[in-house]
Amino acid sequence: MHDLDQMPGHLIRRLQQIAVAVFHAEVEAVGFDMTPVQFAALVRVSENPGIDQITLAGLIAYDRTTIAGVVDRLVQKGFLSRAVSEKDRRAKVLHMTDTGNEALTRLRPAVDKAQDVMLSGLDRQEAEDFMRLLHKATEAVNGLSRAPLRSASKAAEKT
Amino acid sequence: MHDLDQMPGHLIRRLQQIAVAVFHAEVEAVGFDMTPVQFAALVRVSENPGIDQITLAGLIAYDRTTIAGVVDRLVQKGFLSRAVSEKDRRAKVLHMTDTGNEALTRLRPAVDKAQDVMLSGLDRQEAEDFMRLLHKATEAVNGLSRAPLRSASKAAEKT
DNA sequence: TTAAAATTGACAGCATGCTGATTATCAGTA
DNA sequence: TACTGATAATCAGCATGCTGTCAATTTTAA
Repeated sequence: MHDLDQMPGHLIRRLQQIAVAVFHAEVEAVGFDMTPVQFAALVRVSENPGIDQITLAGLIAYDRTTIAGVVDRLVQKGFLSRAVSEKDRRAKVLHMTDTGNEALTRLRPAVDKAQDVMLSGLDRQEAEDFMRLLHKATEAVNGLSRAPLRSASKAAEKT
Repeated sequence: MHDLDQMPGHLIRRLQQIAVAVFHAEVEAVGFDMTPVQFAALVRVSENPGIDQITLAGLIAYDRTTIAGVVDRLVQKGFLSRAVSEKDRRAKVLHMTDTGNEALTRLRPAVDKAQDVMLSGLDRQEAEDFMRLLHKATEAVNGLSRAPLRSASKAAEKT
């Protein structure tokens, strides 16, 4: 199996590359400048107000050294607020701002559309199969990266 | 569809992240320090001796501003040689070195193994289906990124 | 209670990928 | 031939992601 085009890793990289481009295009069309990673972080914070950075990273499988920069940019855009936790002075807790909630509302349709575009080459049944296999493949090897996906378990809700 | 875990873009990013980690692990196990992108470039140069950087970029869907750095590192490792083309003084043509060919031979088994690990959560039939859908989905949206895949057409064979 | 271990966050440094600009060269045409 | 446009490569700058290290703080254990 020495044909590059038949290697899963090569095809996955390519699809990810296209997915990011599609995301940017759709999001820009509604007047925002946001990356897929920033969007995912925003969604998770809105679902878990008061979450700390490490727990957030686990929820989306980001490396802990990556999450800081992502949050930085969201704070700078005025979408998130960041404050030292009262319960653990090492931790910083995150909350949505009004601007952030507004942005999320306006972004969702664009992001949904981007998902459709990514899979536009597949019919309904194929897309469903593909998603199922993606899920299954990903779960089986979740622990193999430095930043595994972690369940929310103790996702916060306080300042 | 507002569940992040059901969004193709999110799952694709995750699988790509894992795929890279698996690749690194397998390649390191045989004593090399090489990225998936560097490996793909090496394979394509070995298949197309004397290729220029732009054509190489098209064969693997890299952005033209990314390929330079990738080639730089392969040249520095002694795996590739780079020289100004005699036919077009703008272009730089690439050739494998003996070291590069040796490395490729030793890397292939590790890379093959990495592909298996990536899809270890799927059985034979599922893996086959997944690859078919990956191919189909990718081809349909190939043109949507700045760096689309381009066929070899005029891949070179001279200095 | 004090020492060791774990945790949170940050930093430097490297490697993709992208946007946008610039330089050098080549090709086609007026 | 001289001008125009296209092309190959590079560069600056930004945003993921990673490795590895460090400081501050909390938790656990001796």
